[in-house]
Amino acid sequence: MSKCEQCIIKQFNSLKSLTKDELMRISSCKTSMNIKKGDVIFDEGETINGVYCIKEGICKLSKLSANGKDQIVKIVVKGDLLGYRSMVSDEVSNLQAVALIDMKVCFIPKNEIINDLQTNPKFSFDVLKEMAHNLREADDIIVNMAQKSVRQRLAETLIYIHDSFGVNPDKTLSILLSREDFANIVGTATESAIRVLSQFKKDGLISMVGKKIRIENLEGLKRIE
Amino acid sequence: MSKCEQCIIKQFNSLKSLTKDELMRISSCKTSMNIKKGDVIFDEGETINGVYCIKEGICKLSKLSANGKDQIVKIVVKGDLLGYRSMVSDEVSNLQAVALIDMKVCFIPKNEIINDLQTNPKFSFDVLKEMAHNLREADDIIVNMAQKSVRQRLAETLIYIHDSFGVNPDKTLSILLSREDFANIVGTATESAIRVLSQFKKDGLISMVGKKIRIENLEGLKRIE
DNA sequence: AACGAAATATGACCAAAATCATAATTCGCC
DNA sequence: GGCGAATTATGATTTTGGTCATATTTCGTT
Repeated sequence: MSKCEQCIIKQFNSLKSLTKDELMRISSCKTSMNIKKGDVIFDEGETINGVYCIKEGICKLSKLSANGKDQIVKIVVKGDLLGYRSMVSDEVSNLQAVALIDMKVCFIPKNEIINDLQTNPKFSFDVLKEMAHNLREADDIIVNMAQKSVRQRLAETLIYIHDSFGVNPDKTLSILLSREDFANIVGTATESAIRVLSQFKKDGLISMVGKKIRIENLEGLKRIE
Repeated sequence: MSKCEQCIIKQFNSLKSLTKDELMRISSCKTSMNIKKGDVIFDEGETINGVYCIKEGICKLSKLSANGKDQIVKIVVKGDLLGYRSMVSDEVSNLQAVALIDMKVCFIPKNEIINDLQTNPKFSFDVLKEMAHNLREADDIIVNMAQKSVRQRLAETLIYIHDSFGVNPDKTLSILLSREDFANIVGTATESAIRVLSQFKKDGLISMVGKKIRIENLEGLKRIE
């Protein structure tokens, strides 16, 4: 079992603001777990009794809508904290988390960390900052959903993934998503997402390397109206 | 100038978690202001150097989209705190706030309150809870925008206003919005909002008392597919 | 290698909503 | 009370995107 106080992953999230003592205590009660691609980490309606620190891998946060479709509201990657809202709220989760690739995560029980949240102002301020940032992102998504076309939303999704999560050595997007995932991010039918991506390919904006997508013309994607 | 420590409005927001001493200090540096209907409280891109506590009135938070339309992301009412994200983030505002009716607000400078956020864990935990709640709401809005029809979103908006902000003695919705505001909440063209509301009226789901809307058949609105 | 299931692709058609145009109504203001 | 501007209303038309049907391809499993 690795030690939190020596783990470099925490540099990417609010846990960096914990003291060495706090980290050692957390380290002693955390659970490391491996999660397979496709596994449900937690489900809508479930009580989440702690926070997941993502050491490796990527997962999607989605919400089932009345018509039976999943809407992906966020992609969470290595370094991020998952389920941190459960620390503050006693409500059950409104989201489902599913691994997009194999993951390694550490689970920190709520009981252990909630105390730190209430006694370490630096830590709680950091969490506050993180939430404020997420709220701002959510505002942007709402506006995009409401006012932009499927083409635009899909182009922006590609750009977002490119800019936020980077590319592989062959320049393909580091995050591999199915057409259905793309559809569930932009909030459209799977067929529509397929059609738009095909068009982007025809237009030379993107290319496919196996199942992976490579952006060929970033500026062109940005100009999509 | 009224005193924060005696003000009952704070019961409705996180300020209730401040100590009497903290409240007295804040009271001495706050500014009371009257805001007229239609006034811009703050604009997108502005630095907000504090928090507004709403004593009276209602305002909308919106974001301008690329196509020139405003998207309303939240309605903020008496008792709420406005601009509290500025306490945690040094970024400029991503939203515009415009009064929907005349308002009375107290402005608390960021400098004065940020210290309390970092030293009073009860207060910061309260703010965290508030943000977590707002994030959950934002998730719901994203899913609605992505997956529901204009008819459904408009019906749900009416229900939301009814349930969250209440009704006048004559049973009309306490919040009076223009057709354009409705359009900007559900993310549609003004004409579409007008059409759908007209249809709701024809179907006996709502009625108009002057410019005010009265819900005649709440269950019917809930059944809109 | 062969099979079946899942993912991707494409066409045809339809429904929802945007856009454009034009009235009708309301409201502030002189 | 009347004028002009803003708001609300409604019709005609077009565009976007959803749905349904059906291939085609990919991939894991035996």
